[in-house]
Amino acid sequence: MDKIKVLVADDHQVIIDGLEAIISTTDHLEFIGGASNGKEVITKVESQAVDLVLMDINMPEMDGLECTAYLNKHYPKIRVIALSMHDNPRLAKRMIKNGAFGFLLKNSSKVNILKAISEVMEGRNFFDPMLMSTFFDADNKKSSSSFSKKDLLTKREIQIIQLICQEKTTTEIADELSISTHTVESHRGNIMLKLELKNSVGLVKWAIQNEVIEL
Amino acid sequence: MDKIKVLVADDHQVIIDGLEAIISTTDHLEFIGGASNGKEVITKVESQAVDLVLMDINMPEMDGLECTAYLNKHYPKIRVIALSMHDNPRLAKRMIKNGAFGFLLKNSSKVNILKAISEVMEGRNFFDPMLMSTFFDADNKKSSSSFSKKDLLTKREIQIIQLICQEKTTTEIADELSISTHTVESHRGNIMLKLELKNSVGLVKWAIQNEVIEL
DNA sequence: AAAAAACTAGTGGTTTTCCGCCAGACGAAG
DNA sequence: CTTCGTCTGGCGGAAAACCACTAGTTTTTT
Repeated sequence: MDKIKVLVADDHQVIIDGLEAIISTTDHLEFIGGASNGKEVITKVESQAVDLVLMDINMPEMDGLECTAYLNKHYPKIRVIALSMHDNPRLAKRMIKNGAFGFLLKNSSKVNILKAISEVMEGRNFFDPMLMSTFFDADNKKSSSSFSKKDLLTKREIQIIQLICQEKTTTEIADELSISTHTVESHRGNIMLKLELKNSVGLVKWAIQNEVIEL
Repeated sequence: MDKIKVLVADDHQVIIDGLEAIISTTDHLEFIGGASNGKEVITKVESQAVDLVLMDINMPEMDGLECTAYLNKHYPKIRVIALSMHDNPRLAKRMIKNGAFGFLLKNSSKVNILKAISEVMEGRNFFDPMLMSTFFDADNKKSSSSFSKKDLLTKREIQIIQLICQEKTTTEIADELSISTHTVESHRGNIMLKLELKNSVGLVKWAIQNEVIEL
């Protein structure tokens, strides 16, 4: 079995150096270069064989999201592991969606990094354990601790929100619930008031964030 | 360091037996009994010291969710790892919310189970790798289908969408971009046409799904 | 250089949302 | 029994969104 050819993309040279140290000192891995943004990554994979890219998300020129999507489309054999400073689950999801196979935090341990590489090269996913914790914690705090504005709403109001989020107009909603359009507007008004929202755009975003509707 | 006292709760004796085998043959672990439902778990923890419960979610009498919540309240020192047949993220979330520190699938490997126990006993979370995969996979397939309507849009249109999604009105957007409100409306119209949307509510949802905006 | 696409701006009109205010009916909780 | 919250219904008006159609300018592509 050949060595796994690894490319590191990050706009901070320190990170590249650090990962190079880890990769170079591991038998079955080969460090084949660094890139400071997405465009460079693409230039490099065009000129030489690459098996795996450790990809930072925040980069100038072309960011990790865009670059991963590009690689996934044009070089589907190249595996990507996302690197990030922040344990942001949403960002992780987006990277995965764009074709990344794993997600590592930058302060992750050497063993974790090597584990991630081997898992991903065998076609499995790998996610930083730290990420998984925050993944669950994330919506814990909203729902369990402190209070949510969701509690201020009545069942009927929640129902109205759901219908609004189905792109229905006041008339359609009134029809569906067999109530007057005035009533629906009245509810809508109270909702806006309680949630301190400006318009229905804000309402949709709130509804998604508070899991009143699913995307 | 004392052995970790483990209680297994599951309404299938086979599972209990299997886990007993794993626990008993591991040095630092001690199997102290099985329970076939939540009530039994509570009876057992009242009569003897328990460090950790491997808790099935689906049980008669009192299920894993309820029991975990109870333990978390009355015996906060007892760590709980949820056991489940199904890799259902929603269920996992609820268990975590109720106080479980980890989540294992029943077909998980011995190493995973032992890893989970040690991680959890050291105060960290542990989630079955399989679960994490399905967690992310969930909304994967939709977007991977090659072409997206996003390609139909121009940069300016994307920009307008982002501003709309920031709950800005046409006037505000026109102001910010130093163009006429008519132009903004014109763009908005084209967007609606291209994306076949009914109103801005649909636009926000589309924007989130297609990652034009972040929540 | 010509063609195509994108951005710009306008007119004119309809529909929908948003806002404030009011008020009766009903059930649950004090 | 009275109060509170919820659901209901209504009025009038302002603001914003939506729709269709036209058309000049700029940028990009061919």
